Amino acid sequence: MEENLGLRERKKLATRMALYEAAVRLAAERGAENVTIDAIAEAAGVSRRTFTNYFANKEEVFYYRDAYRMRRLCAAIRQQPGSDLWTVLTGAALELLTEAYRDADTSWITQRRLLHGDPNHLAHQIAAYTAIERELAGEIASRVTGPGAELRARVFAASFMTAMRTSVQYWIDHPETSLPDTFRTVAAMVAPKGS
Amino acid sequence: MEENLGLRERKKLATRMALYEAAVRLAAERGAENVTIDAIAEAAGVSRRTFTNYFANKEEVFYYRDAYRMRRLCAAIRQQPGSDLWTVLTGAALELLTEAYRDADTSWITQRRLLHGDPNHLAHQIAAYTAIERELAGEIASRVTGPGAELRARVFAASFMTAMRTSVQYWIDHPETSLPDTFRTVAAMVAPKGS
DNA sequence: CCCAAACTTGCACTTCCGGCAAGTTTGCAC
DNA sequence: GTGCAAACTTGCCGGAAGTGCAAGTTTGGG
Repeated sequence: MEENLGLRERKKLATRMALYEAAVRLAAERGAENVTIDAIAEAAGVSRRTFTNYFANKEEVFYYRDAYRMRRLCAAIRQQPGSDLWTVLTGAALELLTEAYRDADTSWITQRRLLHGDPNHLAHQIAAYTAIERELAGEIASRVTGPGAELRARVFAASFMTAMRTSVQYWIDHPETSLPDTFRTVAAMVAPKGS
Repeated sequence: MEENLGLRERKKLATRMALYEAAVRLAAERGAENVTIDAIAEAAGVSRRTFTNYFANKEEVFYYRDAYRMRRLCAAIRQQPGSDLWTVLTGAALELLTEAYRDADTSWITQRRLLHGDPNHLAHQIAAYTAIERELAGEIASRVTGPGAELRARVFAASFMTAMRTSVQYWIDHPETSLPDTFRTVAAMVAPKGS
């Protein structure tokens, strides 16, 4: 992922990744509800206490990759000089979703379906999205001007996240249309007025 | 709230309400994080075990009233014969928000501000909203026809919930504009195309 | 080579949450 | 009203989550 890091940082990355992969693998084997932190830690070769040093709770580990992608999306937006904000956003999102769509073979869909039923996981998934939404809203706010700028920035961020969330969700239930196409359709529908 | 119920049902309602009120009161006194299930149960005069019979977790109790209002909103929609769906939805929401706005004096805002910081509560709040969104999407789906009906129904429900969530959130941070007015503004911005 | 800072780990403690079984209350039919 | 079945409450138990603390271990830099 990143380069130019000291041994210490690389080890941390590796531990995080090991925990993530162990968690996903175990969830695939026995179902997400039957995976304890102890089991994940053991499978990753660290202590339970170390797990909680890396992730605040069991759910968080499952969204490690998503959160990482989202952070990259935020970074991408930050650098895009772009004129029309909605276009910049949806463009960056399309890249991201296309990537996710491409390596969906590995575990992403499986994982999603696994976590699908559990309402507890649902809560944390959405919480993860919402955390990003806030970050995004801040980012957007610095680009929006005029009356009611902050409100409009928030609506913008919320609409955008709604598009992402809804299209992924729908695509998981109806994989006959490709994820990028689904997103394009949804994004066109929810594009907020007054941008 | 409801009428025409047997003693058993009325007692259950009363217990739920007592737990809810105890929870809110305690949270106001010592902060939401310092309230244990035991304390709530004791304050409501039941056993801890009874608490968990009524609410799946500590967070749920705080959203009891919100969930109740949302269920009423769904019911209202179900009965409205209404022509334009977005109008029906926003109309019902306005009624609801106006009511909430009116008796915001009691505890609602206080409560919201209390729970505001805690990310754990955030997750559950959004989970509550999302549960309603699904119910709503089902309700809406039965009214939407034509190509891509289900996707459009979902986008509709999601946009609507986004409007509710965003306006409440914004209003809590910026109470200078009234909640109903804020909602009207946001609803106009996020109204989805292709309805 | 050595030291300080960073990281890991075990331990203790609180809290959450669900199963189970015994006790209590409610609804209902007679 | 009496009695019974179903529903509800409660205490007890155990597994698991999550967090502070104080050792031990590893890393980076002088």
